[in-house]
Amino acid sequence: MEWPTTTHEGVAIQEQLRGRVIVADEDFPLRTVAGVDAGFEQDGTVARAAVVVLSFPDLAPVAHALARSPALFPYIPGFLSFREAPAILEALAMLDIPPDLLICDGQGIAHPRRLGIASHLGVLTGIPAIGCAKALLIGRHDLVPDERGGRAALIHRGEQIGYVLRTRPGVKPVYVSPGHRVSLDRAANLVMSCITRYRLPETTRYAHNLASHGTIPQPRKRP
DNA sequence: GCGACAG
DNA sequence: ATCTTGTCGC
Repeated sequence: MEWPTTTHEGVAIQEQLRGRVIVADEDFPLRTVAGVDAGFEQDGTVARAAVVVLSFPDLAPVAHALARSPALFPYIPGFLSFREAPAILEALAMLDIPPDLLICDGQGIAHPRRLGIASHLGVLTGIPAIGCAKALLIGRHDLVPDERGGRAALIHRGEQIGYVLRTRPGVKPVYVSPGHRVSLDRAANLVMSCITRYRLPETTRYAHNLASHGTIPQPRKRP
């Protein structure tokens, strides 16, 4: 697989792959959900990608993989996948069995050319994917109800591209959008299914911890 | 031309 | 993303 060197080449690849993105509620087995994330070392020249597979809907870790590889593309809003996807694909390839669903730390179709990292990874792997970002890239939305599950449609150029979702009362919302093979509503509902007692889904939390601390935290002891 | 701008 | 201590609030 070839990766771009310039944003110009990047745009061409994104416009080419966007035609393969499927935004619809497809039928697929859902026994495992994977969180994917990336971290960096050496002044951002080396990427560390982590994938943690959880059973669904139990959300118990069942497998994981960690990959390190040189980061060849700089971080430029709108081109995140060219910086992180190479390492993430390596980590995914290390798994014995591919997960049924990917929840990525970034946007899905809520992207200028409708190909955020979740959609990009979804198309390249064929695995259903969802984008769950901590911040807005594009789009506008109304106020989000301050209650668990509260949501507001994310709109861009007159079309809905995702949901701004309040996973817990009193916290900043997350930006959820379909990556591949899932609908707008199912994307938001699935993210909520991965929420326990924190702002971010367990998938993202596990992957982030593995990528940055190299560890998989233990589930909280239930009172 | 002036802002906005995932991680 | 990453560099870093204490601090505010439930």
